[in-house]
Amino acid sequence: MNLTEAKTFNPAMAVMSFSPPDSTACRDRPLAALERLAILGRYDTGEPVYRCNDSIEHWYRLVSGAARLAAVSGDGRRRIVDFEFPGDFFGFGDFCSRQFCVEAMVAGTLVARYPRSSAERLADADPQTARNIRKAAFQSIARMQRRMVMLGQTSALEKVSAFLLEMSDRSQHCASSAVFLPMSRYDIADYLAMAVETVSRTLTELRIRQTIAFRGVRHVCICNRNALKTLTSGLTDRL
Amino acid sequence: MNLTEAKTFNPAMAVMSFSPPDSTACRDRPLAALERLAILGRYDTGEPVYRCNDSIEHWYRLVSGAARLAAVSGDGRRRIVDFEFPGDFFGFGDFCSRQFCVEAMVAGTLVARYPRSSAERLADADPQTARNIRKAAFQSIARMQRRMVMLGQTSALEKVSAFLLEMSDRSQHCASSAVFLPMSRYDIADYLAMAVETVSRTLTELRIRQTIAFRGVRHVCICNRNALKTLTSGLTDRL
DNA sequence: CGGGGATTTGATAAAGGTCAAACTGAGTGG
DNA sequence: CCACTCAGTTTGACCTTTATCAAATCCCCG
Repeated sequence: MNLTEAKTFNPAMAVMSFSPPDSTACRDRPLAALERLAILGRYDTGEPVYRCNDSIEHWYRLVSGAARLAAVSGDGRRRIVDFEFPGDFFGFGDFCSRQFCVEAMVAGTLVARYPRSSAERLADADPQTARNIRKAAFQSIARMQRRMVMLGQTSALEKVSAFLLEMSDRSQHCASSAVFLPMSRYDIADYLAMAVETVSRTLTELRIRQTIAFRGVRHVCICNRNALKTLTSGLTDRL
Repeated sequence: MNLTEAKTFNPAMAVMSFSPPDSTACRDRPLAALERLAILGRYDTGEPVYRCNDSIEHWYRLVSGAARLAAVSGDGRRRIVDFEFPGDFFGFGDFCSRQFCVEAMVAGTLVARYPRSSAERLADADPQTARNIRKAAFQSIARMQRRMVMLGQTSALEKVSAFLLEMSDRSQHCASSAVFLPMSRYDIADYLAMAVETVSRTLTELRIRQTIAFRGVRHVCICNRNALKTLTSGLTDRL
């Protein structure tokens, strides 16, 4: 984080996406107590939000931009465990120290972080805060379960189709069929556990079928959403 | 659940494994308030604890035995999203209705269930309960993150090795190298996103290498744990 | 002692990983 | 302003791995 931090926190910006569209209960509380603890940080592309083996100081919520949660093995291979988009809380999964690292994928990514001990104390005192944290954790679980189903897909077409649908759902541009992919093809490959070349080939295949179209390498337009859904074998229909 | 339910709840049995060995803070509280809400159920092999599309009535904790969390697609394929072992909480990931089903894998599996609304109210009133639920949710996240790394493994040997190590870690027989696999080869295949035949072949390969040995189809003995760890490429070393 | 699902083994073919090379596009310096 | 650079992306050829189909074997349970 090489830029100045906004110690004077702007509540409006951070609360903006506190209740994701997929959440069932949409509370109208203007400013959750938890947000008073938030410290906003700004990150450049590739810059780490936290590193592997770091101590557990904070919980996080991505405000704007995008980030990847990844593990790196001794032999250089990388596993991307999750992508974080606006509204996503992360950093819940570790107990002793960070098992993974989190890196921004787009310039100027904004991340709110909540000092863990203060947040825990606040949760003890304020049931609403405790409920918010629970909800954030449950949403994180739901996200990973959907992802598990996606990774379970066996063929490349199925995986990439499921991935595109996921990105479309989690994208901000809900109304449009245009989806911005903030990550590289390598990131997608490590996310789906496939070779980069296969990712590229599969995207080309979908383009030839006119299921998708490109307006730039990272701007994909979903022309035939039903075709994508069919390719995912109905497993993710109701997810 | 075709057997009688223990409405008169036995605290000792349920608290038994409340704090898994991997949890950092091992609280000595003899009976968490949450446990007073628990209703114990007993399930036969294959019997559902809950079904897909069920409403969200409870949270659950597996007390003894084992269960699988699975999704079934229209074309009959099945994805196993998680295995549940003693001490594991589950049922956190859904908001509107159950997206997956949970089925017991061994006869006489015991599951404690906590009425969700009562548990939420209790959490609001008792910070310690709220903390326990948070911890359970965070452990669930940690479990899935480890699994994500495992699913990310590309080769069959890597996946099966990682699986065996996971089962060993989560098994009750911590002292011994003997691991009981409560699930069928089909379950393993659906868990690792591979064909049954490949699972079987890979286990045979590991047996021939004398990395593992069998005392019955579902009783595996890990002869050379380091060999298994090496096969997982160090990705799961510190997980 | 069968019966039938679970497991293992075998043969084959398709899918995807790997290596290699060409292409693209954004940023850099002449 | 344009050539240059280099990482990211795409395409091609080849070959390993694993899914698939088929059949034999095991073993749990009545």
